[in-house]
Amino acid sequence: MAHAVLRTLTRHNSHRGCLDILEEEEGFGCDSRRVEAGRIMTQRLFEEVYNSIRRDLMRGKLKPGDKLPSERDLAEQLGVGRPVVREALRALENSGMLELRKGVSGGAFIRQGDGRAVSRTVNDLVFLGKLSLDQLTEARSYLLDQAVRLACARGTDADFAALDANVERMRVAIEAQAVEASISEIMDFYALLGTAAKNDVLTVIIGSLSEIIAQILLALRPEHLTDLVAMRREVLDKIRQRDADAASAAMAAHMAVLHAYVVQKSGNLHMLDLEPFDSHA
Amino acid sequence: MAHAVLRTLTRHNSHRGCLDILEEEEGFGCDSRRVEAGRIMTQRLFEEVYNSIRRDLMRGKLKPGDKLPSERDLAEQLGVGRPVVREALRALENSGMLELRKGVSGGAFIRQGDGRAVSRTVNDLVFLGKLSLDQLTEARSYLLDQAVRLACARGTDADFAALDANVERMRVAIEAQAVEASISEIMDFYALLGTAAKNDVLTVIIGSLSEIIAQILLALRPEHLTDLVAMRREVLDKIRQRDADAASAAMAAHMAVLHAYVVQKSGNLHMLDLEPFDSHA
DNA sequence: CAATATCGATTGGTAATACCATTTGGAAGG
DNA sequence: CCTTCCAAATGGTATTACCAATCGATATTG
Repeated sequence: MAHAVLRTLTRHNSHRGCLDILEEEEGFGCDSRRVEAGRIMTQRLFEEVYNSIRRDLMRGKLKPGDKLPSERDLAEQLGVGRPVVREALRALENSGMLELRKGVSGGAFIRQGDGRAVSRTVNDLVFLGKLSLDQLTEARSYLLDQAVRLACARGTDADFAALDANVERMRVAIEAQAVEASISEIMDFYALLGTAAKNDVLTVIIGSLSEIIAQILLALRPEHLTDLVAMRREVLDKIRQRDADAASAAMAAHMAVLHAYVVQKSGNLHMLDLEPFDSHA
Repeated sequence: MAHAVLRTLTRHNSHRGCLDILEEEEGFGCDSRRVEAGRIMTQRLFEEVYNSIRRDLMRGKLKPGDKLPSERDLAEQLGVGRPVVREALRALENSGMLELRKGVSGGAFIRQGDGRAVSRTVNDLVFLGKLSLDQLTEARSYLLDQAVRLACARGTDADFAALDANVERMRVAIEAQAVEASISEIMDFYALLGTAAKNDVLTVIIGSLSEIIAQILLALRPEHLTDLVAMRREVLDKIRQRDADAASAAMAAHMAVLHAYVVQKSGNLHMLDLEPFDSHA
C-alpha cells in the first residue's frame, strides 16, 4: 500500500476515467477533444491537471507534506499520458508548490510555498530590462522605510536580539573577507527586519528586491563593506528606542549609500552573470 | 545518433559556455552525471537549457519578438531529446518570458515580460495560506500611500486625465451593474496610479496585490460600489492639487473601507473558487 | 548479534517515436 | 482577383523504453 498516505484519491473506472484528484469535478478531456465546440480549446491538457491540483491545494484538501501518487499512477487515474502529468507537476514545482523527489518513496510532495518563486519572477523582470535598477532601489527604499517604522512599533526584544546577532555575524564575515558570507548576512538583515515588522507580505517583497541587490553585489565583489556595520548598528539603535523618524532617517542614509554604489557600479547589467533557477534548493 | 556529442565530461563547473542558441555550438557536454562523489547532481538537464536561454535573453542576444528554432531543431542542436527542450520552454513560458504558438510559422517567441507572472506567484502564496489577507491589505495600503505621494510629486496632466477617464468609466460600469467591468476598471485605477507615480516596480507590486483583491471582489459580487466613485474623485482631486498629505489621507480612508469590506466578507478564502493559470492570454 | 554490504523495487529523468491538432501560406479553381 | 482547399510545419499528446537515484530489505560479515 504504497501511497495510502494520500487521501482517497478516488478513481472510478478506467474508461471514462474522467477523474479528479479527490472528488468528482467533471473530468478532463476524457475523450481528448473538449466536448463539442463549446470551449475554445485554448486550454491545454496539462493545464487542467495543473489547475486541478492547484485547486485542491487552495481548498486545503492537500496539505504541505502530503505526497501525490506517482506520475504513472496519476497518468493512469487521470486517463492522460505521463508527459502531460509531468508537465503539470513541473509547472507546479516551478511555482514552488511541489517538490519532486526521486527514488522509491519519492514522488511529488506538497511544499509550503515561500517567497523564492516571487523572487525569481521579479528577478526576471529586472534582468530582462522591464524594470530598471533605479526604480527598483527607489521602491526598495520605500518598503524598507515602512518596515523600519513598523519594526519600531511592533518589534520585540527577541527580534532586536536576532538583528543584533545578524549584524555581529556580518561584521565577522566582512572582517574575514568572506564576500559570500557577508552578502548572505546582509540579506538576512532585511528578512529579520521584515520579521520584526510583523508583516510577511512586506517581508517577501523586500526579500525579492533585496535578492537582486545581493546578486549584483556578489558580482561586483565590493571591498569596503565595513561602513555597513556602523550604519546598521545606528539603524538598529534607533529602532530599539522606538524612534521611528530617526530610524527611518538612518535607514534612508544607509540605502542612499548602498543603492548609489550599486546603481553606479553596475552600469550595464548585461555584464553580470548570475545563476538562475535555484531549483528551490 | 543521440549520444554522438562530444563530452567534455566536466568536473562541476565547466558547464558555463556550453551553448549558444542559434549559434551551433552543439551539445551540452555537460554530462548529466556529475562525476563521482562530487555530490550534488541537482542540476537537471532541462534546467541547463532553461538557464542557457534565459542567459541569452538577459544578455540581449534575444530580443522580444524573436523566434527561437523549433523544438525539434533545438533538440538536435543541443544534442538533447525533445522532451527536455519542451520542459525548458514550458518553464520559460511559465515565467512569462516565452510565448508558444502552434502551427506553421509558430514556435517559441520572446515576450516582453509583464507583471502577470509575479501576480500569479504572489497569488499562490496568499491562497496557499502562507500570506494572510490582513497583512496583504496592510502592505497594499503602504504601497498605495507611497504611490499617491509620488503621483503628487511627479504626475503629469496626462496621467491625471487618464485617471479621470478611468473613474468615469468605473462610474458608468457600476451604474450599469456590470460587476466584471467595474472591477476591471477598479484595478486599472491602481495601475494608472502607478504610472503617475513613475515607478514601474511599485506598479507591478501594487498590481500583484490588487489582483488578489480583485479576485475576491469578483467572488463576493459586491453591491454597493457606488461610494468608490466619490472616494476616488476625492483622492484624485487632492493629487491634482499636489497635496500629498491630503491625498494620502483620502487614499487611506478609501483603503480602510475597501479592505475592511474584503477582509470581513471573505472569512475563509477556501470558499472562493478562482481561475488560475491565465496562460498569459 | 550487530554492523555493514549488497541487491532490488520504486520513482523520477531522459530519450525516441509516432501520431494528432492547429495554423498558415500557397496552389488550384472559380 | 478572390475564394477554397490542401499540405507542410509546428506544438500537443501518447506510448514505450531505458537510465539514474534512492531507500528498504535481505544477505553477509565482523
